[in-house]
Amino acid sequence: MTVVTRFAPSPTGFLHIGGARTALFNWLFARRHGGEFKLRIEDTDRKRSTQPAIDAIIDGLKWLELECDGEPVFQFSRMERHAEIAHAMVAAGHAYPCYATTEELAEMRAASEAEGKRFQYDGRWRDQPQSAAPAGVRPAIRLKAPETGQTVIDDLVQGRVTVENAELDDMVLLRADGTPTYMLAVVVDDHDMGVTHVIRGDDHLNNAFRQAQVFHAMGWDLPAFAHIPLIHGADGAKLSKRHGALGVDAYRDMGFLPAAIRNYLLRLGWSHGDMEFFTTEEAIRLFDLADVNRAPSRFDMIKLESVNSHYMREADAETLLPENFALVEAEIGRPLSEVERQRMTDGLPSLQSRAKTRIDLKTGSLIYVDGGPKALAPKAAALLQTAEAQSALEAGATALAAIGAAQWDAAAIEAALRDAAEAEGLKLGKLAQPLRAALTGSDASPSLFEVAAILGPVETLARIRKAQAQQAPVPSY
RNA sequence: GGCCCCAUCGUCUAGCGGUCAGGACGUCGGCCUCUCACGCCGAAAACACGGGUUCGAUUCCCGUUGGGGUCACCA
Repeated sequence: MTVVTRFAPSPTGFLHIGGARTALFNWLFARRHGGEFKLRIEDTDRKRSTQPAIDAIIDGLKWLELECDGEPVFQFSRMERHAEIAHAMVAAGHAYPCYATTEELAEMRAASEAEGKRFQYDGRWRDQPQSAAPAGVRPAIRLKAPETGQTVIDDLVQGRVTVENAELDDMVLLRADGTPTYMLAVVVDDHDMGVTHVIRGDDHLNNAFRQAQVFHAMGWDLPAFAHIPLIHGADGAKLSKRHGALGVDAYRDMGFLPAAIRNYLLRLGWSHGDMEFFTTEEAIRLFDLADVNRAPSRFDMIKLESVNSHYMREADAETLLPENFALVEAEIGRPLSEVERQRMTDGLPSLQSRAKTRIDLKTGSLIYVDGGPKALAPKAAALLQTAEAQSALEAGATALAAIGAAQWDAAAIEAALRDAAEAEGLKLGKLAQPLRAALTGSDASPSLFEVAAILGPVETLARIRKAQAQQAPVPSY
């Protein structure tokens, strides 16, 4: 039997981080077993389902590189099939029409609340003959659930979970308007799609019992269930927007890499010994539901950043550069010249090891734009404001100007600057920091020698002269 | 509140009866060093509590406490 998993979000919002992890686990499990990973859009709630949400889910999965097998199934389009099953269940005596009015239901709810118990339908139409049906009222169809005994789920993550059938009431399968409820639709779709493993958030664990009853009533094979713990916010409460339960598009915009997000999500609630980093191949080979933790875990943005910076360092130029050019161009509001692109390409290794995110990389790349960063960072401005700094700039400029254009490289620049520092009786840092401020507009950057080498003699000298012109020395006392 | 689930450093976790309770992120020192990162070295930091079972419990059982989930003609 081939493994079939599915990711079944309702399109009422973006693809958030928890959903992304659920999708990842489903995808990994399917790939691990050479099976299929399907997407089902649960859009039966017409009021809340939107096309933008559907797009966000599909785009999000695509960005995360979790490709689905086959076309997505839209649950709403299968409404007739769901209704057909509901009626078959009535015919088989596993379900029955219920004519209880909204008012009666409200009374039942009030009554159970008064007793301090949860709401349970009292089954008043369960054994009524057809003749008792009031004229002109369309009934809802309810499951004739077992009243005694227990329903058991052997969950792949949670273990054996048992609930007394007396705890479960006769739930609605088909609404009075003929539309299916989620409980019915899920079961019918999972069965029809051949889903073998239902891997989802454990907020659905309670639903699994009710769904199992429908499977049993229909005589269908029960899929295996794996209810994975939810992701919580830093404060331990259910993850909300406030905590970073943003759409995956937001993480993309913050400059995170899909591989990093996948790796972070994989290690949230799952582990394989002490391993922290997994290639996609390793993740597929090693993923096992038995290693999924049963406790909820907290979302930690700092750790995500750390994982991302690891992937930033590992990434090759091909995955980093094109998008980086686009980000820089958006920042400066014009296309990059070939020279500028070449500088950023040459400077990439040093830049990427300093970047936690693509945004950091973009910001760092600005030193290679003609003229350098627009504004001088406060600390850099301070570095330039002393008379010593001005003489250091002058000494540096003189030393650099003496290097022939043909000999202009990092090694020659380093040698010239070290010599100049020695001649001036300065520690290299005293000479380098003002120069760094002049060249990069910052007190922190990749190697000064490398930056100057990449910038070339003309741009390098121009930036130093500009810094000299702009910074009137402040007298020191 | 009923039902269900969960419980190791601040966080993510390893552990599957006998360990100096390991790793990662973060934090704090230090090294490297033209700055910042990287890298390296080191430090502080956890078995929620109470009963059992056992020669021996972080590990098995029960309870307490705490946390979470769920209780619709929403999904």
